[in-house]
Amino acid sequence: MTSTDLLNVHPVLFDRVRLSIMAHLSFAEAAVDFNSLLQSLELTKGNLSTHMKKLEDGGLVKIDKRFIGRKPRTSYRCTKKGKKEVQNYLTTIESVLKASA
Amino acid sequence: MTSTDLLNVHPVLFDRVRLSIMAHLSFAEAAVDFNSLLQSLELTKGNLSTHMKKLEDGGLVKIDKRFIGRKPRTSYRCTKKGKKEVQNYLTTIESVLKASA
DNA sequence: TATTTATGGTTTGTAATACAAACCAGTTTG
DNA sequence: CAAACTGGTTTGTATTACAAACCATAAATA
Repeated sequence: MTSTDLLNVHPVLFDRVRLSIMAHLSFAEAAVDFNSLLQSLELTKGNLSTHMKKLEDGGLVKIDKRFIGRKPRTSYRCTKKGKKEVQNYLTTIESVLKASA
Repeated sequence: MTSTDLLNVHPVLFDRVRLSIMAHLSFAEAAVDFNSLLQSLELTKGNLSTHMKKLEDGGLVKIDKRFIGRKPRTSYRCTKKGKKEVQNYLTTIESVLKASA
């Protein structure tokens, strides 16, 4: 069983909100912008902002800031590393929790 | 996809260490005692103690304190609720992370 | 038997973290 | 030109994970 396999899971994913974010981003074809995440997840702006920063710092997400017309817009894409870490999270959890007794 | 399904997962399970503990306990036939958990998981006693208290408070684990000869011994069993919550954790994660794009 | 050492944990202090509230720069509306 | 809206970031606070210190009793040693 060696539930210590869990140590290989990227620590930043061990949070409900961030896992939700990654679920959104990893399935999205295009980049997802700040405000639609905000709506989907029902967070405050400050909270979302800091979670995104953690994901960015961990290399799981890439930020893209630009102007649309005269207004700023921030959006995010899941990086390759991000997808890999999500997959790793899933398979590790499965192996740890499904191991035969 | 509704990654908000994650809100149905018992919050106490969203921690690496506690998930490891539950992985151990949910597969164990008999109760597992404090010190063997301590060894398997390589934690400090204080840390393990507080994690177990959280699991107990959440009803996922049942504590059993008794004397073996003249020495105290504390051991834990996974409750039915605990098993259910672990299963729920697993299936929820799977459905959220495997949802088709 | 007095003293140290081991056992089995709990309580306490601290650093990190999640979160909401306050804030800020610019833009549109009245 | 003032007021309100947009799109976020920074700041303060409560919670939490963790290790260290502690405590009570038991066994070993001198």
